[in-house]
Amino acid sequence: MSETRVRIAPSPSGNLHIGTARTALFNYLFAKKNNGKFILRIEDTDADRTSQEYIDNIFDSLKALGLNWDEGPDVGGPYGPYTQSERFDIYPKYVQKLLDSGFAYECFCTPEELEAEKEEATQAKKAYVYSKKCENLTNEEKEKLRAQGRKPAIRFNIAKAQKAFYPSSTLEFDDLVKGKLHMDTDLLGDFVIQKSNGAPTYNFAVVIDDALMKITHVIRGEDHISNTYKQILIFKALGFDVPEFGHLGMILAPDRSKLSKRHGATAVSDFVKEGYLTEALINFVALLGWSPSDGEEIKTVDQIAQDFRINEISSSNSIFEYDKLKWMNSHYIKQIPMDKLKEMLKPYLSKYNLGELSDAQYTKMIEITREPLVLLSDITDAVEYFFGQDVRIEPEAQTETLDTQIAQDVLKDFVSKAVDWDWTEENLHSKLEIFRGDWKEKGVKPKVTMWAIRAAITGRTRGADMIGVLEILGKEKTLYRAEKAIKKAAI
RNA sequence: GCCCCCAUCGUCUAGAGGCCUAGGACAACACCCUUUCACGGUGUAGACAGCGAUUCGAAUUCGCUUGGGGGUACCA
Repeated sequence: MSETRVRIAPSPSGNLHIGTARTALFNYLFAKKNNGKFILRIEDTDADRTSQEYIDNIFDSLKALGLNWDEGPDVGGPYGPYTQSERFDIYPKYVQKLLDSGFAYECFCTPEELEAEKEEATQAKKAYVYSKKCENLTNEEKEKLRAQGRKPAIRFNIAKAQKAFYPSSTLEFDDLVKGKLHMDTDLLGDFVIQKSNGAPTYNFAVVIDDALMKITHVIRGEDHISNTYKQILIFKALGFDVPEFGHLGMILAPDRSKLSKRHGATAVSDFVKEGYLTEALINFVALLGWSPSDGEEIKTVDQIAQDFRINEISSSNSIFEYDKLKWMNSHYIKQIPMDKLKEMLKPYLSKYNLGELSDAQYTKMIEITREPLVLLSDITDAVEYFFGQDVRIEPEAQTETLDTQIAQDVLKDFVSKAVDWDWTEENLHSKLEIFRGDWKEKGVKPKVTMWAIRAAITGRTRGADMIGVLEILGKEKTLYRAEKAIKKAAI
């Protein structure tokens, strides 16, 4: 059996989309599972929409997700080049072959003429299919058109290819994920394989590249199903082996429309910027359409590869629900070792003067604030009150807590007692316990006692472990903030 | 319009004729734990789109309807 070879072929007209990442993942998994090769090809035939920035983004994102390719533009390989724009000189040869064998013909129709044909079809409520009026142009007619300065596009002759290889006009293939798929190729229309400017169209270039790169399995989104029929016919007409195809359901936004920027991040790099971990992203996206046989959803790519069977992928679309991604992200954040997390969080702390804290204090701060993090970026807000002499008091903390008589009584008592406390974790722990106990005897719940202190010191009624907070802030700053809260109270 | 694909809790899914009074995960809700929030733990609620057919028996097979998605380019 020949080696399994799959590919991901993104078009660099934007940053790597999360949907493309999922397609890449399934290709990668398929390759891993079958001991094959995973190939990266950049499809940049449309020069206008392409940019180096996007190409770099695609490389970086794929790498960050752990989807390393065996052959590609940067690492090379036996069937390069792996960038389509560098392959332009190899396509004309195959176009000529098709022309010679009669599977393709020159088309001199102008955009206006084609537009008119389409208009007519729309009026008649019929499906538009190219009229084939250039199919049987004589040499004289062609010369005449050429003399007028018209440059022909090359069209593929669907009917001819269909007849040559299949008994009826129905083309059927066995899809790796969807099973039998079929289509009446009469409805396809003779499509352009080479533009009048000489550039190959997508459907043509893909076939040549996949054939020459010896791709054995084409796994891609189901938006390509109708292209598949066209491509199979080209493979056949050129005498190439037809690869196997597998079409994945699409990823939809929560409102069932296409996942776009207005729904939030869509590019892998955007997710990363927002504080998502690539481990969470790839794990989450794997669960869209695929499910583990042991029910354990948290898995690395390698673990998934062991368990992966392409025919078990769901053939329906799935909705990208951020909730579960977030849960998964928080799960992965919890697993990060302290030393590593301390560094990972720093980019999100640039607005603060980290110099205010010793390394021990910084470590302590992360230790007590990391638990509720869903996104790495959540640290920015979570840690605000550790910096500066004064603290921003949330309006609700002021009105609901600090402006109550109980809170003021508690705070006054706290200030008077804390002045004499020894400011160590152990001591603070026991002193506060006694403090809460005293107030409990006066009928004040421990929760309320702590709220008063927390609100004064952190400006909030929720947050990290209070003893840790006091320890990091130090006695001086703590008392300063507490006294200030007493003065500021509106009662 | 025409063609194609899809259809189990709100979401991701398990389920390949009897194991299903349909299982899990996220989200929701309740309770417990607790110095707050959170984490964690324990529970509760929640689905086979509809209609026909096949069968002793259907979430599982077939047909129709409905709904959703995709395609219909000298874009990829």
